[in-house]
Amino acid sequence: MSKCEQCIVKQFNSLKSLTKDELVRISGCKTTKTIKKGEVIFEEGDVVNGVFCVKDGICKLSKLSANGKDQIVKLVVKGDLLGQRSLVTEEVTNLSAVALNDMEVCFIPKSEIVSDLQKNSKFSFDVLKDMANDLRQADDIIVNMAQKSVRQRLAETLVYLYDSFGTNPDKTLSVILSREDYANIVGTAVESAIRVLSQFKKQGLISTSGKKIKIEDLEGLKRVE
Amino acid sequence: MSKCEQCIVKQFNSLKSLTKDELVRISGCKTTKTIKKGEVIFEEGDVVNGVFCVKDGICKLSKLSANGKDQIVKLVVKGDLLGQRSLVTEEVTNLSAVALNDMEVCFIPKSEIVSDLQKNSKFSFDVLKDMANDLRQADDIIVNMAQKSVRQRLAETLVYLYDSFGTNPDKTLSVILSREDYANIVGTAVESAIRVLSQFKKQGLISTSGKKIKIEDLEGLKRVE
DNA sequence: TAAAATTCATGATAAAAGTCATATATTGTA
DNA sequence: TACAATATATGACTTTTATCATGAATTTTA
Repeated sequence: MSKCEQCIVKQFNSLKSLTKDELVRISGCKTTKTIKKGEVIFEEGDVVNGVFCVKDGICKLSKLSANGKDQIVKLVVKGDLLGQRSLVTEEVTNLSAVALNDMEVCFIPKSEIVSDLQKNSKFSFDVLKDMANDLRQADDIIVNMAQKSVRQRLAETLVYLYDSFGTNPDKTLSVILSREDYANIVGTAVESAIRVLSQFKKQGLISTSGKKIKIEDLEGLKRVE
Repeated sequence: MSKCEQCIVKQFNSLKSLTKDELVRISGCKTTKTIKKGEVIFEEGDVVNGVFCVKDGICKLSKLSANGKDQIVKLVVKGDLLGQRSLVTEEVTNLSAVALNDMEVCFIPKSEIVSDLQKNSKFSFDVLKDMANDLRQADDIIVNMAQKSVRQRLAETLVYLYDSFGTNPDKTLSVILSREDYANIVGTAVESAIRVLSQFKKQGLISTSGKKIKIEDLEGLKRVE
């Protein structure tokens, strides 16, 4: 099994602040898992007894609303720590995590890592920074949800996906989402998401082929009102 | 000047986890401020070089959206720490804080308290918990914004204000907000907020007299669809 | 206290988004 | 491959929410 000490993925998250010794110990108790596209990592109400270090792939964090729709609140990607909140709270999780493509993750049990949070202040400060950052992003999303149109939110989502995850060789977005996923990120009905994407196509802002979406006019998308 | 060691307000926030010695030191460098209703504590883009311990009063944390409307993302109340994020990030703040009634706060400079965050793991763990909690709440707000109607959001806001801040002797909500504040919490136009409040009045769910709002049927409000 | 300014309230109308129906395309699978 | 299941697409219509206009009530300020 690969060793945390040598894993480059940790450079992207708080685990980089653990000492060599701590990493060796963590490495000894972690479990590596392969998760298939569509598979549930954890569900709302589950006790998540540890944290997942995402070595590859992308998953969505979502919450079921009263009307039965899933709202995606964050995409968790390669390099991210998934389930950080479970380390500091005793509550069950308020979110579900579902893989958007095939993933490879390492699961580190809470019992092993929580002591490091107590002892290694550099580590806990890093986790704190991470969470502060998540919080800022969440605030931004709240404002967007409240004040922007579906068109704007969807345009911004496309730009975000383009900027954050880049494109395949054929210039299509490398993250492949269903129209329902788009609707659930933007917070709208599936039909509305589809309709807006169709508009974008007609305006030459994007082109699509099945689930593949190609950004044709990035600046145009940024200017959507 | 009053001393942090003896201040009961800290029981409600992470400062309770500081040691006696740390509190004495903090007490020596803190500044107590009185802030008038409507006064700005800090604004989006400001460098907030410390944290405010709210001894009395309530303020709103809001963010200006592109269309010029303020979106309120959180109410900060007696006992809360305001500006915790500034302790862990170097960035300017993304939110504005404005007093909703007369406030008394203590300002603790970042330089003095950040070392405690490094040394006192109980304290940093507490801040971490606090932020995890804020994050969970923010996720809930995102889902509400995305999936619920203005009616529902406004009803929930009233219930939240009632549950969290209670009522005056005359049974009116003790937090007094303008219709614009309600609109900015719910994320809607002022006229829409007013209209929905009028509906609630007609339905006997609330009664109003100026800015004072009295909950007449709490269960009814909770049932609003 | 009176005038000015702001906030609250409501109607009329427009725009945005949701819902339902249905058709087509795509994907998964026996 | 053919069939079933699922996802995408679009039209017709309804509901929700925003915008603009205007007047009344309340609050602020001189």
